[in-house]
Amino acid sequence: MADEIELPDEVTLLWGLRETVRRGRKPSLTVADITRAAVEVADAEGLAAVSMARVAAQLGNSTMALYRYVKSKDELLLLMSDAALDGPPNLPDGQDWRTGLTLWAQGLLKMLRRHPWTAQIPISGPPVGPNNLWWFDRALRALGDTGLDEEDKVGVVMGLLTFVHGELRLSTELSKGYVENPEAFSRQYGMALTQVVDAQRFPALSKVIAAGIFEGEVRYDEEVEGEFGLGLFLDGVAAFIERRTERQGY
Amino acid sequence: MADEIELPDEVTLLWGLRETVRRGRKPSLTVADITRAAVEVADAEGLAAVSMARVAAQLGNSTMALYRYVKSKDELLLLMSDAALDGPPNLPDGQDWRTGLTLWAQGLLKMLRRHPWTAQIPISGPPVGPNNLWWFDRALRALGDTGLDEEDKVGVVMGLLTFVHGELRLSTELSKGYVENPEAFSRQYGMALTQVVDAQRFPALSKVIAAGIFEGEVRYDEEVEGEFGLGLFLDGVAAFIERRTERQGY
DNA sequence: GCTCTTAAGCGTAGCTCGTACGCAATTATT
DNA sequence: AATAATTGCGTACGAGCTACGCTTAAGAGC
Repeated sequence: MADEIELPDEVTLLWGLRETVRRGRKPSLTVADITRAAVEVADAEGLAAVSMARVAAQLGNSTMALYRYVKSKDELLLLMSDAALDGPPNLPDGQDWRTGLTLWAQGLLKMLRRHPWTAQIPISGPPVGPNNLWWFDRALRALGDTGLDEEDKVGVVMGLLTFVHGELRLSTELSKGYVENPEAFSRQYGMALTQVVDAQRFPALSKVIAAGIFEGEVRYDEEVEGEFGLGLFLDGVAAFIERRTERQGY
Repeated sequence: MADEIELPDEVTLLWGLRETVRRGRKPSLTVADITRAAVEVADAEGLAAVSMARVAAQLGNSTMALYRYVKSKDELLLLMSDAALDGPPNLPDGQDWRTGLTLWAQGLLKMLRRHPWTAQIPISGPPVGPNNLWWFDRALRALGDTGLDEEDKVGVVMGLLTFVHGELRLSTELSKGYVENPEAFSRQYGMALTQVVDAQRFPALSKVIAAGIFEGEVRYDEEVEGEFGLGLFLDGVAAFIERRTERQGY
């Protein structure tokens, strides 16, 4: 009935709800084609390589043809950021919340690391893309039997998302330099720090450096690094759930 | 003695260690001037407005003059990202670790929110800028009397940094749309979700929507939103410290 | 003080990008 | 067949980064 409420532009775009037409020349592309091509380019050559011309070339079309399907490059970026979450990991249901959320966060991180450029796309609004909402739903589902009310669940999931995005921004981008040249990376970094950090201004930091944390094998192992912080956060969630359910005599 | 080890480019840049010269025309600018001007532009008009020409105009110089001080725009962005952390909040010493870290994270977030464009600058390597290291040091210092070893401290601080960066990326960018038009934001968003989310594919999410979490007053109050996740994380740190110190018979 | 060396200031120009506009080609409707 | 609607795309413009090289200014050596 109330179908006539006009949805925002981004929503109709992301859900493929743009009106289908009758008359005129047949489209030779689809929005999905363009998105896929753009993702391919970004995966292979980085987000900086994604220009309208480059994407069009990937598809064998001219640059301007794309603008019949997408209003601007920003729209294309929006599509890409939802497309990056494609492919359902299909987490096993029926776990306790902690393993559920751990698998969820790890799966999300793994997926996003396959498309590291997502961290560079500016966020333009709350999540509305189907894949984004799909992931959101799965996280909420993992919290299903915790006794938290809906608002708290959203808070927890938002916190997890916050963490995952931070992880993506920091570790992934950092480790880019690391995997290219691990030895030079850690050795040079340690050296540079010792040269520049003096114990007067940076007492705590220079203690860390003295302990040799930054020399030798810097463990920028993405897995390990992510686990640690994630574990801390989930410990916090556990404490929170306990507090909440106690108070409610659960 | 071992002063002769060549520091990486970025380090000499960020610490102002580029060789001072004798002969030739006197420089009319400094790297600091340029950085300050660029930050002004970004604060006032956003990162997109920061072009070499715009910054030069801000300083009353020509575009190409800047390239005598900075090798590329990327170098300028690097300088900006360290400059954004300027101004010591000078956290009170001698607190327990939890209030110390809470103040630290809140102070960092507050500072970064005054320069929201930092989230859009791609990270090119581990932190080496003086201000970055200064903040790092303060966080480590707050963990001084917890009995954690240096490696664990670094892990905790990295986790906090991860969280803060995620917070900056998600909430800050999101709330941009919100403060511009709060009512349209929440109302439209809730509406769009109800139109598009069906209970079959998104069972948990549609329960949340049904509970009215996204309608009405969406509480994108930055303070509150940040506190919640941060509190969860710190709860986790507390549990971690307890575990560690128990095991070591502390 | 004169000359030489070195470095700063900057105009020009080339390349890449995003995209507005308009015309030609193509297809469904009448 | 004629018409209307749409897609494909060539051209063009403005903005951005920056390589190059010339001009200008300031210290160094005599």
